[in-house]
Amino acid sequence: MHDLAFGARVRGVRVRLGMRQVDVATRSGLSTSTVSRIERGHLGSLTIDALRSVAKALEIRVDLVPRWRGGDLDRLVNANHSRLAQACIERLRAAGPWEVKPEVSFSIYGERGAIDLLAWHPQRRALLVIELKTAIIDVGELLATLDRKARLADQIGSRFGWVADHVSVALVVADGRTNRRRVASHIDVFRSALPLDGRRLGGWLRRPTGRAAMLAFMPDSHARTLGQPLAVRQRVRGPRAAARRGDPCTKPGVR
DNA sequence: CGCAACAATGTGAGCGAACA
DNA sequence: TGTTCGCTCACATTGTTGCG
Repeated sequence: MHDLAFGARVRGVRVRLGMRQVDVATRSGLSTSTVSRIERGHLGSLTIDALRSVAKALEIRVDLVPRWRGGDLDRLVNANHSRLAQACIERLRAAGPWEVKPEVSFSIYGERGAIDLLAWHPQRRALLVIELKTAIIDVGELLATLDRKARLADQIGSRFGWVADHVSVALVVADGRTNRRRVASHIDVFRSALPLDGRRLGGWLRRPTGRAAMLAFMPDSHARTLGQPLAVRQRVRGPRAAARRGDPCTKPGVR
């Protein structure tokens, strides 16, 4: 929907409800200037949170639907996930005789889903459930999902003839500042569920004895050997910063 | 109520050092 | 070698203020 049309609808609802901009601002916890910007269609300088707050104050529901070149958006997101999976598989195979199955779907007792990577170490009879994340959004849901998959892993693995002595889990996160900060801000929760960190991962993969629960970042250095880095996002530097760093490639005015 | 200028604040990236 | 932490800087967002 066009920004002007969005603003016009907000204004229309507000007038219909007999409210002033200051009333909407009070109810949404924002300033009157923000309400005014929305109604005039100046959405480019506002956050989605601000739009939702104002909409909620007027009992308007806002659905956000990202679209990009038809189906290319899904392919872009999947490409990042696939690179992370490929990097993990390379690391497993470098560590030992791991057999790996990607995207293992399951439907057991009404519980449905898919394990990103299910790995099997035949000599140690170790089953490893790997959850891949290019971005950390909801920590609680993430850990609950991982726990659910670990609980069902025995039955899922038996489909391939893998009868495990023990099931381990690993959360592999794409390395990046944002992901590291998100993990750091919930470090107590993560460490209580996944005590082993990336430093212990290599050793455990070489000698997978006993149950383990790990959280590891997949470093860019490893991912670059497979193509592009796994960074969740790349900052677009403005001309001032680029000039300060002597970057000749950055064109002025491109942000 | 609309608009513009400015200030305050928050967020993320870049970088280097310290640590395991 | 991989991980963590702290600092600085750039940029985005929002509020305040004043004028029409």
